[in-house]
Amino acid sequence: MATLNDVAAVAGVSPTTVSRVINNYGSLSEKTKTKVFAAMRELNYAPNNLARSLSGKKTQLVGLIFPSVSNPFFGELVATLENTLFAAGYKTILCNSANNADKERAYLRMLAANQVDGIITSTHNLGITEYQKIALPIVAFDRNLAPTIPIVSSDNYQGGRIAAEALVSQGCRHIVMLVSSAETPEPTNDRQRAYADVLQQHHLTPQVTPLGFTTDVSVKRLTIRTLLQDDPTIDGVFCSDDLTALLVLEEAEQLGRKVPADLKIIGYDGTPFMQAYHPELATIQQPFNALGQLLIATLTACIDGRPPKVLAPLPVQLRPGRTLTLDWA
Amino acid sequence: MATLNDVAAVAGVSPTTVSRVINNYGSLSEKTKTKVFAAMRELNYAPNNLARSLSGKKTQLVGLIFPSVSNPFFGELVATLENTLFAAGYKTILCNSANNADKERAYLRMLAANQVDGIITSTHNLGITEYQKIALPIVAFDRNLAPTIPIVSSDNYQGGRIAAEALVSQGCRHIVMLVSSAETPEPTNDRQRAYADVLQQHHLTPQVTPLGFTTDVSVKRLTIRTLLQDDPTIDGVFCSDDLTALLVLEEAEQLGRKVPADLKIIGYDGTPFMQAYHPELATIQQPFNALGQLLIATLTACIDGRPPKVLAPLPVQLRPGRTLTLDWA
DNA sequence: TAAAAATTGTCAAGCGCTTGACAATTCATC
DNA sequence: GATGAATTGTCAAGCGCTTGACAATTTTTA
Repeated sequence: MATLNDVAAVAGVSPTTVSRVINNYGSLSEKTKTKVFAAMRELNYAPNNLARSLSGKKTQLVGLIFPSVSNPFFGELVATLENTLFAAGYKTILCNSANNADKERAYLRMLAANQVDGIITSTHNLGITEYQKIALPIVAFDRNLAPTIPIVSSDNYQGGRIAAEALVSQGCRHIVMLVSSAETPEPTNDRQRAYADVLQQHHLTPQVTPLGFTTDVSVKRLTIRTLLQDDPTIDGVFCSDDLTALLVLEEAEQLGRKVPADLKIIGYDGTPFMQAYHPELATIQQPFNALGQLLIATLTACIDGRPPKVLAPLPVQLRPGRTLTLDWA
Repeated sequence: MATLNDVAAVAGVSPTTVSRVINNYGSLSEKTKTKVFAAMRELNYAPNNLARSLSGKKTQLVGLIFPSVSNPFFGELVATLENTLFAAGYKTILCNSANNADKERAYLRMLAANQVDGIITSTHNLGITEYQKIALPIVAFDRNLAPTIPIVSSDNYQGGRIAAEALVSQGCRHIVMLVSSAETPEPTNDRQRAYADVLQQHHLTPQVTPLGFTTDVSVKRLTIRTLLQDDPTIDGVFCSDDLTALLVLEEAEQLGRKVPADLKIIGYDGTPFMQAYHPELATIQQPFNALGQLLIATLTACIDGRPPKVLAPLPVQLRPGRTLTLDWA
């Protein structure tokens, strides 16, 4: 690897001048700049970022801690984030936490050791104190990590409300909600709260079924199938994510339940992927790009020491589909 | 951030001793080790990886260049890779090249500047010479980058063959193949070659329809719909990826074609995601985990200077589903 | 208890770059 | 051709760590 000194030698200037060119400071004539750039090209030179960062420059590295990009939801979000970060001159270190506390801890240490400029995270398995120890800019997606850590999210309560009301308005009387975990302090639980509120307002009984965090889909399928089989009165299902809604749709149709006539289904997230490949699924659409932009904007604000303003949840939107059409006939 | 010197001070030992503990060399008593570890914990110390790498240590960074993790196929692959890399002590820098040559070039420069130990890539928009300039261990997934760069892939020819034969054996006589791009020098084109060979052996006429690299699904949908509408004799479709197969299935059913009675469909890839959420789709299943393991094993071999043995393509497997059942009645 | 072995300390150079201070050179201007 | 401004060079310290050489100290062993 060519070094700055090599470039200087080839360009016939001093190392300091090369550094001046790289960092664009001091006064420089066009002629020298050209010479230096030519030498860089000739040597295929790239400044050693380790050395640059060691001597004070920012690393321009950002850590992304998400459960797993194998989940299309996070895959799409991470893709958006990476694109935006790249455009802003940042590099992305990917961390799939797998909802594993030890791994998450290891990732935080590692990111600190690598001197990242900031972290965006969407997992939460560690205690608040562990996050407060991190002396790094952090932004959370849909998680309460610590009082000091800004949260970017969309309006989960509103989303839950819209979904529940849609089901009720279309005549559902026995509406079940499927979630991963019934009790968490996370913002996403607002969906569940809203669902319960709406049903109670309509004098209906909320019924929340937790499916757990298992990645084994067959287990989920079985739970869903059993639920539907055991209770033929169920006429509406609200899932806290689209993939689960997909399973409900498939299982319901296999059981001979007519969707949406007998059973109406609505999911949550509405990623571009779902929109493209499963437009039949009604869902609550999160503002995907806006969330990505806001996450990055908030993080860069923290990095640059600008106070992150209080963040309002972004609005969500009902996207109807075959599984829940909106007829006001 | 605490430094090595701070740790030394707290532990009451010399900086050199702390370094010895970190790197586990020289002779050290258990007592000092304990003291030093205690001091590290107390200060929440993490060695500065920039400094370590600058003074000769490897960075333990690996760059992953893939079109985009928003595509579930790459999302799952990248997740596997990241997990395996993490287990092996490597950190992952994620690069979504978006099939964009400029971006890919920028990524390569960036990764070099960050002194990554190696690169795994699955895009190919740059010239061979540009890859040969990179003086870094590189492993390619399913791409011909340069003669010197090892390729990990599964057996594309075999996969194409199995798919085509399955369709033929089930009575299809007018079999269309949908690909992204008809002419590429990539290994994935072997699927198409095999398809053509099989059809010719059976005195059938191959018909390859390219859909392009567009990410706009509605365009693809339209092309597919038109294709099916214009030619009712089509009774078999082989798609070079599962997502396209999904579109064919949806469009076909909307057009009233009975699947699999009137039209049989087979996709390609067979990711865990598809297996879980679309078991109805027949497909050629790539050995997902094996590919991931082999990619990493090959890369680490290159990094450690061990000669990468010639790599045989891994075997693929037919996974039947409702869209193409295997009845030999 | 002396000699050998193990442990720890001191010192210094170096990884590649940035940055400030200051000197030397070139340039434009009147 | 002198004056001040712009440009470039020289020099050195430092970022945090590693590593080798060697000295000083402690522990172990015979």
